[in-house]
Parts: sequence; C-alpha cells; structure tokens
Amino acid sequence: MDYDTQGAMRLANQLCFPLYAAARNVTGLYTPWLKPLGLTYTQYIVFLVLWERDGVSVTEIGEKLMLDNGTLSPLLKKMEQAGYIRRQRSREDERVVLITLTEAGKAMQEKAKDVPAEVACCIDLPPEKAQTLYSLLYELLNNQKDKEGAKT
Amino acid sequence: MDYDTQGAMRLANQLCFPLYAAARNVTGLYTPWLKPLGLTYTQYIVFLVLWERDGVSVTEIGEKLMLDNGTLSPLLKKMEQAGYIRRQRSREDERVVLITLTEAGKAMQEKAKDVPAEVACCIDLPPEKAQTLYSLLYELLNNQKDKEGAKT
DNA sequence: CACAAATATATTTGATACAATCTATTTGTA
DNA sequence: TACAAATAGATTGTATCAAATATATTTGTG
Repeated sequence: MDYDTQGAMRLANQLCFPLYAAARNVTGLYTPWLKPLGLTYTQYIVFLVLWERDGVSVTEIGEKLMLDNGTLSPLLKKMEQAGYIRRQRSREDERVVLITLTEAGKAMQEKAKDVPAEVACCIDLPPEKAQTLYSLLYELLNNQKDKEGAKT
Repeated sequence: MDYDTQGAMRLANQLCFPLYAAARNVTGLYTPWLKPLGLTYTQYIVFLVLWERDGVSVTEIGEKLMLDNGTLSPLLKKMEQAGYIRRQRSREDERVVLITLTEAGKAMQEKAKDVPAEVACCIDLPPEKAQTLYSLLYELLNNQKDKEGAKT
C-alpha cells in the first residue's frame, strides 16, 4: 500500500471523524441543562421547530431537522404522552398528522430560555471561529442537500 | 421574551444543530461503501485504529475514538464473532482486554482501501474550506477535552 | 499480609437513528 | 370512474450512544 493511501486511511486525516466526535461532544453539552427539564436533545430541537411555528406536519419537522420519519414518529408519540404536544390528522389531507403545542409545551419555552446561552458558554471557541465553523457546516449541508436533489 | 433570547433560541442560530446534522449526513456517505463490506461506520473507525496499531486495549480504542465503553464492548464482541478480531486478556494485567486483528481483519484493510477517497469525492466542499473546517473541529474538540481534564 | 481505593471491562437501560416495509389516503389518468 | 402511482406516517429490525451499575483485578498503605 502506497504512502498516500496509508495517509488517507489515517483516522486523523478524515473529515468525518472530527465531525462525528464534535457532534457527540457538543450535543452532550446540552444534557446538564436539558435533563433537569426532562428533555433530550432531539426532543429539544423538535421544540425549537414548534416554538418557531406551531401546527406543522411530521414531514415538515423531519425536513427542518433532517430527521427520518422512523426517528420522529416514536419521539412525537412520547412527547404527546408527556403532554407537550397534540397529534391530530389534518382535515384537508387525512394522511398528514399536524403537531400542535399544548399549554405545557408552550410553557416549556420559558423554562428552557437560558439553555442556548448556557451551552454557548461551554463551547470553548472564539466567536469569530465559531461563526466560521457555523458557516462552513451550513455550506456543507446545503451542498449535500442539493446533491440529493440532483439524484432524484 | 426579548428579541435576543428569541433570536438565540432559533434553531439556525445554534452551532450544535448544523454540527449534529452534518455529522449524520457525512457519516451516511460511508454507508454505500461500507455496507457491501458488511461494516458499519463505527466498526470501520475501530478498524482504522487497529490498522494503525494492532494489539491495543479497549480503553485505548475508546480514547482515540472518544467512545464510551458501553458502545465499544458489544461492538467489539460483534467484530470478534464476525471473525475480524481477537479479544484476549493481557497477561500483565488481567483487567485489560487486548484487541488484535485476525487475518480476516487485516485483509479488510485492502478491501476498504478506496473508501476514504470515494467518500472524499462525495463531500461537496472546496479543499481549502474542508481544511479550515477540519482545523476548527479539532480546535473545538481539543478545547473541550482540556476542559474535561480541568474538571477532574 | 489485609484491605480500601483505583482501574479496566462488562452489563443494563433508555433514547436515538436509519433502512426497509406496511397501511391508509390522495392524486393522476386512461 | 377504476386503478396505478405517489405521499404521509407507523412499524420493525439493526446499530449506536451514554449514564449508571456491577465485577474482576491490581495497587497503595498501614
């Protein structure tokens, strides 16, 4: 095996690994703040979507969060059982399930309002670099999304 | 709720989300190449560690991959059952389980040699930007690691 | 040497994730 | 209007992940 292949193979030279590790690391930073609220990270970002716009369909949530139906479906049921949301079929299209916040779900927004700031403090990266990282990640995501579209 | 809090709350303004989404996205790029080999991404990066240095302990693999024992333990058993590795207690310290590659495990390196290049092609980001992204992610990871150390 | 503390794994539990498959509706079309 | 194709969710199976707990072994200390 030649040097380049060997080099490319090395863990540290692949972009995916630091991405994978950093995602788990940063997601984990939310746990100390979300656990007291009884929320997981995934539940929290579903809330973020709903607090922005209430009454969206399961598919719309999936598109915004880039999450599979098989992930959201049981998750939303759990959030319904916990009393945070309601799931009701759309009258216009019976295939669509619309998700709306209950009072408890709306109240959670106030309880969780400090989470972003608290987590931001824990991320040890200068604001400029965080901004660059943020932009690059979205550039990567958008490019990949376009590519998916092209496949269809 | 004031404007800034509202703003900080918005999904798009949080660094964690694009990190989380991009990691899943890029990890998913490996699937078309790894599945024919019968490997998952996590198994693949365990192989990357072992191909670099054979005969390491479970803890050492966990440190390199930043993975918990609860993840690695069943994973390594599966890889043992698949015939890729051997798990044997260290004679020097019976608590330590050393992982060594079998012939099949070594042979997998040749089969998987094109994976990094194939996946790199699918990542739609100019080389310079990929390099910047890579550096920022490692800076973030190292900073967080230092912080963990400080806690102890 | 006895034994408490530390260390390395293993196991269990709960929550994701995604692929594949299935069901119920809706839509397009001959 | 039938009926195939498309769409929206739900379900199932496999694989992670992390936190908490348990077990076995080793090390430090009086």
